[in-house]
Amino acid sequence: MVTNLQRIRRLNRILSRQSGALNQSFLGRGRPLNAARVLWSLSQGKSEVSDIRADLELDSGLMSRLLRSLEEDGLIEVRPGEKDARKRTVTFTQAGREEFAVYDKLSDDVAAKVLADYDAQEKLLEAVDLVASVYGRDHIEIIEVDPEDKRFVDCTQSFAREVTEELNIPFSLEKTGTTDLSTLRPPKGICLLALSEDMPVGSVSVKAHADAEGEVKRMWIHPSARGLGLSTRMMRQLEDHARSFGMTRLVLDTNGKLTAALGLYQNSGWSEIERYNDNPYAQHFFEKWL
Amino acid sequence: MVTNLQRIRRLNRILSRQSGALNQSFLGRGRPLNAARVLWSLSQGKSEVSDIRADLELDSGLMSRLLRSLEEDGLIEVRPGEKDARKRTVTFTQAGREEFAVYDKLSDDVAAKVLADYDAQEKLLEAVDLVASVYGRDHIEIIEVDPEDKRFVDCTQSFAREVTEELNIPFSLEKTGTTDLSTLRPPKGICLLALSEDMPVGSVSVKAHADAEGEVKRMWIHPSARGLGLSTRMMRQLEDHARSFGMTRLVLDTNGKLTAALGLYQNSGWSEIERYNDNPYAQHFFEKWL
DNA sequence: TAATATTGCTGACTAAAGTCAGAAAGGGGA
DNA sequence: TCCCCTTTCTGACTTTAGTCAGCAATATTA
Repeated sequence: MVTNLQRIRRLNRILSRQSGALNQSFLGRGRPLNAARVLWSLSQGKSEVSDIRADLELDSGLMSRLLRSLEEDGLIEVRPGEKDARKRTVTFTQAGREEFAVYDKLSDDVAAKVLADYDAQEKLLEAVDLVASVYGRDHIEIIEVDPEDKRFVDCTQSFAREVTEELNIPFSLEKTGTTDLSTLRPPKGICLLALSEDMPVGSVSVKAHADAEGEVKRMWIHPSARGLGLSTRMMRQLEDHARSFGMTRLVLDTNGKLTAALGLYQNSGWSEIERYNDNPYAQHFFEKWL
Repeated sequence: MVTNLQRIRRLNRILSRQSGALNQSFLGRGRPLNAARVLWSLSQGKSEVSDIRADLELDSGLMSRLLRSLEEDGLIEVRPGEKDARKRTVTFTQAGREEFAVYDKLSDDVAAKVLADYDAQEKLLEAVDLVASVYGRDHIEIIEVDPEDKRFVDCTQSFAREVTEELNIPFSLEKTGTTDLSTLRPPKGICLLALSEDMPVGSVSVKAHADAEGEVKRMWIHPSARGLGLSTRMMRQLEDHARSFGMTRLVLDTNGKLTAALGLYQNSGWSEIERYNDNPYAQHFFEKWL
């Protein structure tokens, strides 16, 4: 029989061959591997030399020489940092952006090849999401965003769609939603977004109520990222923010079918209270004193 | 919105970071990357130098030197091949096996870490299988095996289990099975097994009938490998074998619920015929003249 | 048996990667 | 201001990686 570990290792082997192929095509572009890696890291939004070095685990001497050769080739510019002149920052030149676009295209081609000639695309993509979320669990970052941030809005809509489809409840954002977005913004409100390699995998927000009270709205976790402890992490962070706003009490409502959510609240200091709104979707109401 | 390509590339990024971490730990063992790769390839059952070279895409000079240094370290032995003395074969020494066991342990640890603290293991493993099969589609090899080969028997049992569970038909291997295994062996029978990185992902066999006729038995494809054209490939190979046995006609039976199988047969030269056995599971009967 | 192919080894390179100590320059606190 | 810290650069290495032409041994085939 094939064991679980063998199944995992089979994937690791297959994917390392594939990323080997990608590296080869990068190399085929005539640039050494590390130079290509620096360009890649740069394209991921990194700009401080120290960041890139940490990311790629490069020696400072090696890094310095790589930057010099990329600079000589006219692909990048290195300047002293604005806040701290010791921390130098790197940016693409126009030529560098163009050169990188070629690498980017190669990566897209590799990705597209996977999907080509395969019928059950959505099933495959769901599997891809799941594997990626589980493998990347330690690198999910939680950031603050504006309630109008497109990614946050997308999460909210996914939440609404799921509630509508899976719970079979016509869920209207307008009805239960927050028309006054300012209650979701500092100094009394906040929206958090969880990102895994730039893909939104979770959201949650605090809406300011009267006095020292806030309401937790629309906790949503991407299906692939459930069971990874992400909601606990987001809630903890949310509570820290609420405390820093001077709030002493948080409330929330939820549906009885969301058993995972119910379990989370019951095990993390929330206690059930009386209904406090007429939201037809909500069946359970909780409070937590901070 | 997150596009399909972005979803795939997210996985690629996460996994290349992971395999980077694995490479680092290999390097941490104090051996250069390529030397570690050779040891790894060796552990995968490769033994001919030319095989390993093709697998790792190494220059013959580089390969030669790597082997020499591993040999000096007492990890491997290189000997002329038995059949062809030009094709040299490499084997681990005892010390080499021990050294490699450490690498192997590292890979297992990395794999085990993925499964740790995750509840929906079977769901994850199914996703892992699917992604691995699709990504590795171009590297599935089909080999001949004996009907008593454990891997082949496993496939047959998976087939029986699926028929029983999913079609809700009590499927007994004894009833419809082949008690005389010699009819599944050359010179008139054959069993084929599809392997993806050593994991069985498909099976099919020809059972010798009287005269110049054979019956195709128990075509099974691992759920993760369906839709990749594997059954077509296996059938083509099977027909080639049957022809070489001097057979002029193949028959097979199948269940009506296996629509994919029905479609395959209808589109590849098979025509439906009258029932030729009393197998309760079978609803459709086909023949193909070779 | 002679011509031709295959396989791997060797030598002689060039390029890239990785290491380390020390210098230079900026930042920040006493 | 002085002292100590952080960050990056530089020079002077060593080690790996990768390339290529030519050679030697063995197989294959006419």
